[in-house]
Amino acid sequence: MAPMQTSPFRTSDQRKADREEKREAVLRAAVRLFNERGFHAASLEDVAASLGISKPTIYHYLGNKDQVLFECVTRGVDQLRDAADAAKALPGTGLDRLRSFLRCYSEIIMDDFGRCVIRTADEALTHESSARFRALKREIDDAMRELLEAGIADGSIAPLDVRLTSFTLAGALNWPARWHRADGKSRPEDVAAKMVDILTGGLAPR
Amino acid sequence: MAPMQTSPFRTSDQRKADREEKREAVLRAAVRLFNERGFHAASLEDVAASLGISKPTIYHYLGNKDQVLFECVTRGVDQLRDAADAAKALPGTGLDRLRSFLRCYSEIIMDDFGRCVIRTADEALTHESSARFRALKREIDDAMRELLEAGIADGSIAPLDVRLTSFTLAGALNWPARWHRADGKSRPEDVAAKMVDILTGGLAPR
DNA sequence: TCAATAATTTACCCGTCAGCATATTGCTTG
DNA sequence: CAAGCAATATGCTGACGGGTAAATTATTGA
Repeated sequence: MAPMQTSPFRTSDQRKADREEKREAVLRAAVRLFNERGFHAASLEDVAASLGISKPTIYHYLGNKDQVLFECVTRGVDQLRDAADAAKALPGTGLDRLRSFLRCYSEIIMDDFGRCVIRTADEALTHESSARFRALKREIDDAMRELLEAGIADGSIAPLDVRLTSFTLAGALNWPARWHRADGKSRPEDVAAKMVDILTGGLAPR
Repeated sequence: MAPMQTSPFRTSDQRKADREEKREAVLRAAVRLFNERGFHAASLEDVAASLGISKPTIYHYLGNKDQVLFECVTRGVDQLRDAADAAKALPGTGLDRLRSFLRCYSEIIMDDFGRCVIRTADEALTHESSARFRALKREIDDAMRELLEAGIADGSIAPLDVRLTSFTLAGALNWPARWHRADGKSRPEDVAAKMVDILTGGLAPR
């Protein structure tokens, strides 16, 4: 049962929650610094300093630098996968579902963990992590291709080269990871919506 | 006057040409390794080893690592600027000129120096070089916007948000710097042509 | 109250790499 | 042929960052 009043003595699951919260804070601080300065330029000491703790504490919660980065990109890819699953379950034409996915995709890429997925070069990770990372990204690409193929099948999308179209769309939507600033004036939803309109509609006047 | 037969003794401008050739070889080796392993992972010693020379020779021809990288990206940006100038001088509608530029742009990005422009994060360079690099990239973006505006003015392109459209197109065409392999089966010209068709035409069936 | 365990720090080791100071070779020119 | 300069190599160093062991402090549970 819950204590009547807040006590300075934590129960065992409060302690577990505390630990999780700290772990989360470390991860958040890490991904912010990785994105801001680049993985190599951001030392674990910098990350620790940004939280007012010391380097070994990071090792305590997350392990070595490779594991920290891998967890960051995994978070990002998970968000993208969720978006793909949600889009697949939507009603409407294949094009409708694809557009919905692309908008979510783009917004995730402008967020901390999504940005990290794009800004992280494979070479930054160890051989094993890099292979797992590529596999995860491959899943997202497969989902994008599935959505494209569904649209082509129901006639809402032209019969394009699926592989290349997928790369083209992803490339365009990934780019904000490099130029978009969270503190800027353009809101992620607006950017996402406009980009998707440009990509699906083309440049020609109607 | 030119020597009657090839002699082991070089004239002074032969020597100058030799030097230029070596400088060029070093730069080429550097950009290849930077692209393959990433700037940080590629040490100057690796670059030297790939040519069978020693590290100080690189300093002799190109200066410190920052200068080497800056020269690589400058080469790439120069190619892009030339392509923009050439496209502007072409006949046809604004859309025609833009499409021509986009195809060239894309092919350059699949080449050594162009790839390096995209794969090089600003943080890799010193403060000064980074600022100059951003200025150079800004020129290319301006050229892209000019071409877009010309197309909008003559009615061959819909009245879109120029800034965002420019980013969208560039993002899509930059992405092959990350996935395209020079030794693969898809030829850069084909990839470029198809991507430009997708981008200008959109996804809808006609 | 005391032992056990978790959280966190301090201090250190080790490898790597950019950059340089110094040799050495060999071509070129007066 | 001598003097000098260009090209290249060897070897050093100083900084920095990842990673860890051991010491310290807080927290729980018996």
